[in-house]
Amino acid sequence: MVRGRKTVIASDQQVWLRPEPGMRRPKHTREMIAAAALRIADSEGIDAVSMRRVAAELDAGTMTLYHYVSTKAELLALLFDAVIGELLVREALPDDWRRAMQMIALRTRDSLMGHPWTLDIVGHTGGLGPNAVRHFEQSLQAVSSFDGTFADKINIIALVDEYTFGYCKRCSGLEQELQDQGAVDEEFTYLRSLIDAGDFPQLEGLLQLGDMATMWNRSMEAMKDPGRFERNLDRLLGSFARQ
Amino acid sequence: MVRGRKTVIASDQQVWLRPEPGMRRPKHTREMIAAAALRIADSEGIDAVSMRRVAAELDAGTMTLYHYVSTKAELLALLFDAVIGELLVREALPDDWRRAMQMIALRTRDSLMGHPWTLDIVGHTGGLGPNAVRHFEQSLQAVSSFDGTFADKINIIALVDEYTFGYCKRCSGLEQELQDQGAVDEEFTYLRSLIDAGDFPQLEGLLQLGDMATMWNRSMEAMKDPGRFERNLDRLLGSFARQ
DNA sequence: AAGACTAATGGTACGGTGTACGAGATGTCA
DNA sequence: TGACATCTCGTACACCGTACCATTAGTCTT
Repeated sequence: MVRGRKTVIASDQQVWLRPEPGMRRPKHTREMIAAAALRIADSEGIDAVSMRRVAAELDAGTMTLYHYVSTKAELLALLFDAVIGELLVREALPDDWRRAMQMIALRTRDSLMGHPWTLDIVGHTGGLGPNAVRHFEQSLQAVSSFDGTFADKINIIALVDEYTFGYCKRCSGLEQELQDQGAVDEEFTYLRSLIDAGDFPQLEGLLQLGDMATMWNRSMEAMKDPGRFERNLDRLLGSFARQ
Repeated sequence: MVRGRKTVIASDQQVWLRPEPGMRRPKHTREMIAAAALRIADSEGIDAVSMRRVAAELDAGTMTLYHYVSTKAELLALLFDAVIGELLVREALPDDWRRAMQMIALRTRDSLMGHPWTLDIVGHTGGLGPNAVRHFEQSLQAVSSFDGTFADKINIIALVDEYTFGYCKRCSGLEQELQDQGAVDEEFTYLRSLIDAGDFPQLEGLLQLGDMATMWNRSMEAMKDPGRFERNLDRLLGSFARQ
């Protein structure tokens, strides 16, 4: 492991800060490793991110990675924090807490949807990375103009994160599924068989208005409506302003 | 694979419906396999659910599973649908759509939190299982009394699912992290070092009011507040009633 | 310039994974 | 009793994370 450092997620902190007697300069850095993993995850999917594959990407031996990272989970933590770094708002936040939270949430959504595999590794990374702390700091700043207790502010921050995360997860799952038209067709015949067997009065009612494909498309259209996230978020935040 | 069935998630459908000439009665069923996997996931975690482990649980050879399930993803789909089966509301739904959706969401939260590993396999299961369709049917019934367009109803259903999912994911992640007090302590010193380095005015401001542990505990308390989910959900649904 | 020291590198190996293949056992029918 | 398709599952392969440890190669001292 990296000398003198705890196993803390600090992709942004330089290794080899102060050379000590007889110390050799490392060929790589944690940032380079995270960047390599990011490249692989984006182009080949998160399952392709293996220690061997990342090492190969860096022209290094597999075991070399273990001098920068104590375990694969730690590498994933670096990777995760790299994405979180992307969702930090660069511009100054508006004073109005609602607009500030909207800005953070939209940026979060865009970043997560840009790297949907992120939603699969969250929770397996253990602890907060520096960028996660920055995100929290930004959120605190955003709600600072909200007139409420500390607990209220924390609640708003958590709520926005939760909804954003849940939205992105469903959205990416949906996109992935709709890729394969064959699977969708199979789903149709399966739904048909379920409905025909009874016990689905609501779905059967929908089918009165059109065939399966129409019903499916209208539902999908409603779910994929690009303005949905922003509108719901606004409703959500509005419910705090009103009280 | 199971005779005559497409690779569809039908854990509830009996294999061996109508014996055909020369057909041998299988020793297991998809339900038994799903139940075995559920037992393992609950007691040993989702990572312990391997084809070998599940087969061993059933006193069967590993490869035997592949006559009931074409791939591990399909087994996970059965497992997932088994959990979704638990979150179906058994009682009659109230006529009031808000109370009906609350009931569904609360039950969903309780079931998901009872099997938190579910949140790790969602999206890797491909397609809707029968219980997912039932959940959708129930949700449709719940919002049937809502006075709005079809798209509005779909939106409410999706929104509740998204928020519930996001909430549970964060909640289970938090619980898992707080298990290890050593990790929390390490987090403290890490946060301290970040804040001391500057660029965290909001966090620094919080520290004016008490030490790191107090600040941490107050935040955690606010996030883990047991009534939070229900209150936020109510706010959310309320924002639709009001318009 | 030479040597010593030590971090950095990475080869090998082990126990795990999902699953392709195909041989064998077994229950059901004619 | 025999035919036969289904069900069972042992073997094998490629991949995974990573423990162990010999080798390499920078850096500082002399």
